[in-house]
Amino acid sequence: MPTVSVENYLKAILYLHEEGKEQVSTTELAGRVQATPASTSAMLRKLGERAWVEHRPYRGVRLTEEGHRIAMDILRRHRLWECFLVDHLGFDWDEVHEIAEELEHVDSRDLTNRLDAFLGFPKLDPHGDAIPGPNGRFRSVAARTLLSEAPKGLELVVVGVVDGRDSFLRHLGVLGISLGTRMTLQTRH
Amino acid sequence: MPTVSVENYLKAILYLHEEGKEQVSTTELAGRVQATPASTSAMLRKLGERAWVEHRPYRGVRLTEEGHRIAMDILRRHRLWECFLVDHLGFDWDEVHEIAEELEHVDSRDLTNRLDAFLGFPKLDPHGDAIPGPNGRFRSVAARTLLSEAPKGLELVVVGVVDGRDSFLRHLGVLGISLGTRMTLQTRH
DNA sequence: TTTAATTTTTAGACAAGACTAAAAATTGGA
DNA sequence: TCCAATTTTTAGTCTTGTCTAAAAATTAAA
Repeated sequence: MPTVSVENYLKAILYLHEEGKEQVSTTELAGRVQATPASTSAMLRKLGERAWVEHRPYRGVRLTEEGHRIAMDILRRHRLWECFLVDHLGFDWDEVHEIAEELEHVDSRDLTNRLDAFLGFPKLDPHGDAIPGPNGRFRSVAARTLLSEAPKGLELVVVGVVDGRDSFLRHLGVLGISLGTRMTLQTRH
Repeated sequence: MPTVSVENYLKAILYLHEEGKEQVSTTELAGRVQATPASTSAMLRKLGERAWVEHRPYRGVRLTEEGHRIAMDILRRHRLWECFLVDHLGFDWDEVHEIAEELEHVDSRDLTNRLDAFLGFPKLDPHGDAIPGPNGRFRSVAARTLLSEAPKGLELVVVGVVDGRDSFLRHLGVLGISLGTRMTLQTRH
């Protein structure tokens, strides 16, 4: 059973991965969990011993498969609770983060799944971020959207372009994007 | 802000008070919180320093007004969550205690009050125990019930008797019970 | 009322998780 | 390449809450 503190570190590493960082530096992680690099370094050693992260000293850290599974479950709980707080308790979407930070640590598989069902198996939380399913992976949404309006976190499949000019298609070609390409939106600039 | 551990001690002392113990012994409290008497003794010193309990070494402990207020709030959160789990997530009433033990420590006045409203300001939890209101006192129920069927914890007022024989009335007299007597049901034998 | 049993507290250790200060490793610029 | 700046880790300490073992206080019994 991971402690609350351990869960917070795993979650923070997941967030950084999702922002595109393959390897997470000690200092950056420390910033996210509001701890000193020294404390973070000690924690990373422990997380490595439990095989939740792969930590090469001075090189950076990344989640193992098991660590990723745990972190996705925390994210799932966090976002489900946010849905509950907004949809049923009438909170505004910008008020719920802190409370969900606490609720997410209540550890009961049964509770999480029942809450999911109660909410109608939502795909997105009130901020528009994707909610992981019980298998630890994001659920696909079968809707068709512009990339500029797509939710972060979900796997997307390119099914067409709006701007069909040659110069734009060549640009996409350079980026390695064509029909059928799968991608996930990490951040919006 | 009390820690989770502190909250558990305060709640345990409250339960023991409600079972009729004015003064709670270290050993009995230790049994409730699943700790050794030594650990409990150390905790009581701390709770005393923060003025949440009145502890006379070797004599026993009782909640101060402030400690009682905090403990009632934990009880309120616990029982409201139990209502939610049973009424909305479909748990059975005998499955919810452990999960509520975790949820009760999520500390947000706003959350608690909104949950209360969402549930329709319930007076009793799924076990039939009274739920404290936002003021830290039990809500009165205006219903008329037999003492043998009354919920535990609520303040009751004697408004009549079923068995009107002299011998029974004399028996009540000996117990100091008459019309208008206020009482609270602690335990049922 | 004096001793024996019980209860409670103290003493000393430990684990988790945080901190500061200092040492070690890495990186970048000249 | 070599030195300076940056990053990371190590060393040592602190707090919270727990434990066991032992000492002290209380209660009960003879």
